[in-house]
Amino acid sequence: MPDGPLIVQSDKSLLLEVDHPLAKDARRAIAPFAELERAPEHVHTYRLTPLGLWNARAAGHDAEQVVDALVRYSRYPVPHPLLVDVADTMDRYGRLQLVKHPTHGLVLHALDKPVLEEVLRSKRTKGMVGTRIDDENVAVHPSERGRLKQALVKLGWPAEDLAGYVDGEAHDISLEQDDWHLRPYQEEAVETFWHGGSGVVVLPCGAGKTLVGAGAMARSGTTTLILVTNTVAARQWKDELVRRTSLTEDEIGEYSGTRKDVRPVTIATYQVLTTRRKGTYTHLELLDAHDWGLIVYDEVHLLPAPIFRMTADLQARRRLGLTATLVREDGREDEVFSLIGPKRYDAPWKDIESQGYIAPAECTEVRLTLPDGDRLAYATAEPEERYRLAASAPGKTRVVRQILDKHQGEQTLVIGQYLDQLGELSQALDAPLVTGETTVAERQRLFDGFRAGEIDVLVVSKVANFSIDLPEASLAIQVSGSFGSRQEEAQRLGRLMRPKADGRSAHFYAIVARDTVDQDFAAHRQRFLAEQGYAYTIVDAEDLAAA
DNA sequence: GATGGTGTAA
DNA sequence: TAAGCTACACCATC
Repeated sequence: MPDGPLIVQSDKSLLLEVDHPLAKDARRAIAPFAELERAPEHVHTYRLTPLGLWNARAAGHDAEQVVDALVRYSRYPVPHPLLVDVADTMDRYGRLQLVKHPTHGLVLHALDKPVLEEVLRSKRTKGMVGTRIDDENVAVHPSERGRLKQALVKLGWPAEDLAGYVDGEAHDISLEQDDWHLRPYQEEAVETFWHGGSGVVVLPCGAGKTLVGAGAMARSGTTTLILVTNTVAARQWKDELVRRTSLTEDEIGEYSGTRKDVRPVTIATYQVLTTRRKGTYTHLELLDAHDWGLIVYDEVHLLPAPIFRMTADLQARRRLGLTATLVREDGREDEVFSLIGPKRYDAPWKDIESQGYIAPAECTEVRLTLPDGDRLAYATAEPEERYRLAASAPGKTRVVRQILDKHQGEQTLVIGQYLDQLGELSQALDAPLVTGETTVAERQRLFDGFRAGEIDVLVVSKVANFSIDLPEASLAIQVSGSFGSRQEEAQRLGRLMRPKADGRSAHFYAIVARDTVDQDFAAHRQRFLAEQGYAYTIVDAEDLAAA
């Protein structure tokens, strides 16, 4: 395509011209395998990585489709070596397989003998394999199944795990779909996961990931261990399961700091599993308390490191990871890939939006030029003071007021990172403030007031990241955010996306101080959403006042 | 056995 | 990069 939107470069970066009429189509075509790296105004940079290509491969895309997408939207002839490289990389996935052998148990099976020779000679696989059966097969000790997969990913030869799973203890679970039904994409996610065996389902906030979990549990019909990040999430899982499935309260246990109930379906926090005394994990017995047939990892992008280690030993059990943003700021995506499994299902946010399940959202970055005094203070500040200084620039208060004026009557969350800043905003706007110090009862009272429409504006700190019990809102103004967390930004936007009765859009504003690190971090935070097709309109604070 | 406060880890 | 929040263990109190 001579005037296509995409420029494919031999260093494996893809440049997408955002304003091109075919940019949306191109984005959709490359999304399954390319990762967005930078997303400034006009040209977005994507990158081809082995992991991205392998995920695509595991999801059933073949090299031909990838090559076709690149060639179709590329403005210039695609460098031939790159196409060859894409095909080669994708072809590396699955040349080794983990399979069940009738006599030798778990076996690493090669579709390509030299590859087997190569990986067996590597130091990384030492001690993980046993008897050499023949030139295509080598026995693997079951306890090394996870670590071997990790090693093989690192060696660039990811194995396809076809060895199956223990059945687990049967336990009847069915969805009670009398006055509701799984949405088509949820059904599809459950089926794709089930046939894939283990892996990750990626769905936007508010798209009903819990029901995908419930669907998988019903499909499995076994005892299930659900791991969650916090107690609020644990309670929500329990409520949802009681409401939507045949499970009763008695069949669902909570295993946390305060309660240690193990039931056929047990919901545990990651933390309780990772707590140690004198260097040894104290609650590992939970993993053997039942013959779990399914393990669900909620918010799998937040999986703490020790859970990876434990999960390496759980490879014989089916594993379902759920997340809205399969990006980790610590770069451990490859461990999610090898230990939980590849990405099995991924519905782009915009697709779910176009089906009406989440509200459309308009994102705006408002750039505020600091007054000379503040600029000087910023310029002379110590490096570690700079972000805080820029992020909590006093001028932001005025901008917040202007945005509120523009959107009168919207239920609004003002979200920020620094308690001092939030305190001042709360005073200036005469709006209640909710932080970690706010008692649970007081939070409840304020959220109820907000939900009832008695309170229009709530100023909230990072509590909003954790207690997901937040009420509906249609406007959010972010005055500061933590450094470059993409996942936080996505979550904050996700808060607003419950569909509105009248089909209105949600509005998300990020106020940043121009020419400071605040602006740089904001750009990084926006990346994931840009990848999902959310374009930030950049507005000058002065123009906002005029508009 | 429940509740509340303190210190620590991630 | 730092600040903020949560969950846990432990202990004290009722």
